[in-house]
Amino acid sequence: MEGKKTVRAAERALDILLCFTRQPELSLTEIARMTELNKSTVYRLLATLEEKGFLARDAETDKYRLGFRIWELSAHLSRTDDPALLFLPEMERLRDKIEETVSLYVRDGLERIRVQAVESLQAIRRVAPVGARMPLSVGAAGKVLAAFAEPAVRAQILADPDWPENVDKSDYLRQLDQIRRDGYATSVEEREAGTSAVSVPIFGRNGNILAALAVSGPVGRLTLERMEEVVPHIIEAAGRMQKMLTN
Amino acid sequence: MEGKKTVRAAERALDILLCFTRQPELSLTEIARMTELNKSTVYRLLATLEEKGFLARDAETDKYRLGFRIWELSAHLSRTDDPALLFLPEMERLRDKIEETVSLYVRDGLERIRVQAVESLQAIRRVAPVGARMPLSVGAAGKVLAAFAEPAVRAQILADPDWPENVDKSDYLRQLDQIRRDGYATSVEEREAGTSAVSVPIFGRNGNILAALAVSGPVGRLTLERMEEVVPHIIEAAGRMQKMLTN
DNA sequence: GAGTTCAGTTTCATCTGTCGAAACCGAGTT
DNA sequence: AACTCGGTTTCGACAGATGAAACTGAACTC
Repeated sequence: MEGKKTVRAAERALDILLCFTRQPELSLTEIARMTELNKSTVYRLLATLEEKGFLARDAETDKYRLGFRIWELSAHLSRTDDPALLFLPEMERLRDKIEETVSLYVRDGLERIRVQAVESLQAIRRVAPVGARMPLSVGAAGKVLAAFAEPAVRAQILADPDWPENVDKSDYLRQLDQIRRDGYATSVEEREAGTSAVSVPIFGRNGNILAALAVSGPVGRLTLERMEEVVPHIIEAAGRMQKMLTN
Repeated sequence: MEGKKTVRAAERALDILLCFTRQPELSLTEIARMTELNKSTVYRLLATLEEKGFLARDAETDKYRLGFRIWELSAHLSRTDDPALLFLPEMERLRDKIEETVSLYVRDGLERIRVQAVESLQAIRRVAPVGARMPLSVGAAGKVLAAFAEPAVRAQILADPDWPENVDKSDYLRQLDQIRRDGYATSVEEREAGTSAVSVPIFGRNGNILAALAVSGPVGRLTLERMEEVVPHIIEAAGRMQKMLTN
């Protein structure tokens, strides 16, 4: 059931670009290893990608990073294609059902960033500024993003020199295993006192994780029992979002 | 002389992607025309790009749009590569020098979107929510984005059925000509009563416009004379930003 | 309903542009 | 000096990309 008529050279170039969803900086040889392509093949494709501005070389490390063309293109994702906006209605629906704040996170290197949020309408609510950066080491969404990341990334996360001392790594790994089995994560006053959260992954068409959807609120309201009730709803919402992406 | 060793097929695939910075939706034949490639070549490259998720077909029109992979990649632009963040320090510097609100816009189809902003610290100031969408027909930044857009886009802008009646097209075109000559645009109570603005373009390495940088404030403070003073500073800031992009 | 047009798709023979092995270079290390 | 390990270049062989042309199928005209 193979793919259609497709151009190998172009395919390989795109594969190289996709490597950068796993690590923000890569050298020629690293890419060659990851893609299992010959060094000279990668060399020429990198030259092409760089010339067109899709990749750029870091002045210091001489490694490659994503270039401004990616930004240029992403700025032209039409409104309905930008997941942060595309998902908005679905997130609002979930917020209205659960009556707690709903956020969407993506991993960026060894951190996560909140790319979209709709806040609960209740007087006491979790506020969630878009654009905020947080660690992967704590919080339901952080754990989801780590749990479903590629093994190489997971290794990197644990090797991070900034790993917080008060989080036990082996316990963390056990949690990630559990999260992979359950398909969702919870946190109670982990990252921030007084708030708890539930989170589930959103996958791309190749099974790689794209984002984490999270519901968060005050521990008083969002109790363990309440979270249990929330799980099916958030999973359902995530499923619908996933479908929107892949058409 | 010319570029290094580069892979033609990959180059062409990337060229096809770049077509979508000009129009959000394109059919096979349109792309073939724009890139001056053979239909069957484009056909195969499109199949490749679609298979990898870089393009997606619109269910209704059957035309191609940018796919979720672009979003995925853009989410992984490292902090220092995302111009909206990369430019922040420079925008703050400008804000501190001029003491008025500084915004960054990109064109999205026939609209513009504010992708970044730092507000003036004065009590009376222009507020500038990030993410807001505005027309290209009025406002300094709108005119800059239109003035330096590709001719095809400009034609589209003028052909827009939603073009506001109270803006005279031939006058608008004359203004755009002037803006191209001057290298900057101004507006006084155009889009919004009580506010005036100055704006300059930021170009990518191939000379195509990427964004518009704008300074805006209350007409009382940001008078015509004051705007004249501002011009060299905003041009200087834009120049520095441009350099950051292309390394 | 025969004829026309146009977008998208497939075929196929041609030949060129891509590929990988291997050599090369230059900077660090031992 | 010998070795290692990135990155770069060379070069001959051949897979694979290419474009002309043919085909399909829908939409439109007369």
